[in-house]
Amino acid sequence: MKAQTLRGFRDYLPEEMLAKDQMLATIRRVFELHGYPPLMTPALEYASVLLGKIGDEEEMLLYRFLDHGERDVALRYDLTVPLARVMAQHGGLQMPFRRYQIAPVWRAEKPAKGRFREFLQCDVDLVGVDNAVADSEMLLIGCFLLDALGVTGYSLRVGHRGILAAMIAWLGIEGGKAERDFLRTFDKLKKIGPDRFKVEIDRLLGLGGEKVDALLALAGDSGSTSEILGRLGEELGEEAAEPLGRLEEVFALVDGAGYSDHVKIDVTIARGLSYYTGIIYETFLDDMSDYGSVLSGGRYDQLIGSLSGKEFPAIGISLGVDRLFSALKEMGILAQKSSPADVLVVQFSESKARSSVQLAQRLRDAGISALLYPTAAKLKKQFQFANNLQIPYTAVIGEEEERTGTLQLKVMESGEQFQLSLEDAVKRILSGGGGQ
RNA sequence: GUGGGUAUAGCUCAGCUGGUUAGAGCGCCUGGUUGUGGUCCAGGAGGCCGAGGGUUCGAGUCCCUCUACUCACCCCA
Repeated sequence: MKAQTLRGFRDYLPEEMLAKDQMLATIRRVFELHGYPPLMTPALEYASVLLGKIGDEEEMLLYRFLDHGERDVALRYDLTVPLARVMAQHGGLQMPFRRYQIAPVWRAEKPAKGRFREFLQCDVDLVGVDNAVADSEMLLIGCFLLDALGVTGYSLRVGHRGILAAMIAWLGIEGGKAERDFLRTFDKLKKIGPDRFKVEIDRLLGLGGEKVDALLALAGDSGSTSEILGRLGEELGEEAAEPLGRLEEVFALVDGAGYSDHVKIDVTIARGLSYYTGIIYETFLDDMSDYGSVLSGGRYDQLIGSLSGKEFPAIGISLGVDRLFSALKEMGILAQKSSPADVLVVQFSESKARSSVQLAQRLRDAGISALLYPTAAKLKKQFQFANNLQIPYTAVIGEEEERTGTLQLKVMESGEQFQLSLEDAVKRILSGGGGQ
């Protein structure tokens, strides 16, 4: 046996999990602050539930096998299809239905940097409403979330599938493949620049000249949001009127909530997934543009209906938990700790074990995370342990302390040491910011 | 999926055109200091050189296969 994880799968060691769990706690808090409850669904689904709702390419990415009862099963590859299954399977759900779900998903694709075969996906969705209030709620959750995580420089770029459809008509593009090629290339415009865009669009679709120049001018982001929307309306005409009107409403609501600085229109946002039908958005970090979108989603009014047979307009956000985590780590806005403990209770000698165990328990009773060193190792070793794990305090009960009913509390960072009663030590730790 | 790169100690890496017992820094362990960490000093442990096969008198070094990682494209989270 060789100790080895499968390709594309990985371990998350305690130091990383401590920081990641803290980030996830913030994410959950933000969702619940918006009134969204959690949902949990099985990792395994009938393959028939997952198949057919996704493209042929995605079918190749399924981990699929026969279980012991010869059932054709597969690991979920996203959280949207399970949501749709839940909507179809459980009657009597209060509408509009909201939920968030943070759970691993599996895709058997080739791993790359920041891309794994098992990864944590985080989705928040609102089902049953198709209007500007619902659209803006998603954008506001995204902004609120990044603010809560301590991110300052970010922009949520908002587009609309209806505008893209109008552009396709305006350009005279016809056929499914041509449309997909256009969307994929247009989506990359910001990344590859206008020159390479022209080359690509000419190669794929044979488009060039004035029409493409006009398109590039139309896709520009100069001017205010309403100016941009007006420009699009004039050029694209009646076909784009409804989506543009929706965006105008959405931007007004976002502005009213005080988040207009972070939300910008960007008609080049296309999104890879084909099931989007309305507003779509991606989020980029100012200082970490090479990370790509960390938070994205859109409106998909047909998908759930196609699975459940009932009409379910829906809108959602997917969060790239691992990608966002890496970015936050690189930006240095995640707490770096190696242990959840506030205090290391040092075991002075084996004869003091009773006092040490008792002390650790009392500290925990007071709400302080206390770690007891499990052996009466040399004091040097125990203090070094606290140092390496960045535990802020150590507490020792030796001969003197046992006799007087006190303890030695040491502040590791400064090296200061005090002989205190338990009560005073608790107060000191809690006021020192190391508590909770 | 296509094309390139990498794989040597826990970590980051040296190891020249194949040539004795494979090195460094950091980390780890022990001691200097049997009531105290971060600094310093001394000593020590730890490697079938990713796995398997081949060429050779001889392979960490060259060739092939596999596995894993990585960069670009593709696609996404």
